[in-house]
Amino acid sequence: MENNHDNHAKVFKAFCDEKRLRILALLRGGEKCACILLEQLDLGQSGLSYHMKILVESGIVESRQEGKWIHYKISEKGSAHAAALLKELTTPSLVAEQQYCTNK
Amino acid sequence: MENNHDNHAKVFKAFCDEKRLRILALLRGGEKCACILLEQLDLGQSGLSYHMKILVESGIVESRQEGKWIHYKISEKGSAHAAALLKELTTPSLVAEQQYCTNK
DNA sequence: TAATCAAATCAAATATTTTTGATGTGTTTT
DNA sequence: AAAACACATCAAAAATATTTGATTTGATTA
Repeated sequence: MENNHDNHAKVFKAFCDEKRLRILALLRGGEKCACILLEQLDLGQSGLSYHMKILVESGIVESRQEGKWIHYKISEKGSAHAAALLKELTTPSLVAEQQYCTNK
Repeated sequence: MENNHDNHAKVFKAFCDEKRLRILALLRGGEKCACILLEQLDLGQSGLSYHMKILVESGIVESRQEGKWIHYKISEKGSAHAAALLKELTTPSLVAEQQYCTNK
């Protein structure tokens, strides 16, 4: 319950890269097939796959296979989770005991 | 108004690194002097300085100089801004025109 | 003003992430 | 079943980020 730090970092990695922000911006317009993302972005097939994996693992994006193609969209649930987590990480905790600076 | 992607990424970098999440966890307990952070964390002086700079530039942390020491705390304003930004980045936009997959 | 201390900056080493092209996997089409 | 297609995975290269120790800067103290 203390060292979720790596899991938490994983969630926000979705928003830490310019290419992924660009992908999210496209997905804000609605579900998109990988073929659309490929033609809109300056990315090759394996590069897109790399970033989509990070986005899906963060929980912010979900994917759905339809025939040969994979369709991606922003996950409401994952987004809500990230928002709640961000709030938690920036809200005063009453639990942790205060440490005072002992230097004059 | 379109390429804030790098600025946006900067905000979330605060939450993408294990050491920085650890620092934020300490700051949730209230404002802390750098000396306290140094003794609680597995970080040297310049390492702490490096991470604090990233945190301050993200807007999530604010600093205040008191005598020789710098005191850090979580910024309510910066946190609220990050929360609003996260919501924006994950909310459907009506502006962007939808692109449909033309493959059968 | 000189000495001291905290923090920033710098440069080099290390580690991690991202990119790229090749190959493998699974599904669909012929 | 073979060919074609979309995507995942891999490995090497390139780019970025982080760590570390030395030096500089700026403020305080003697």
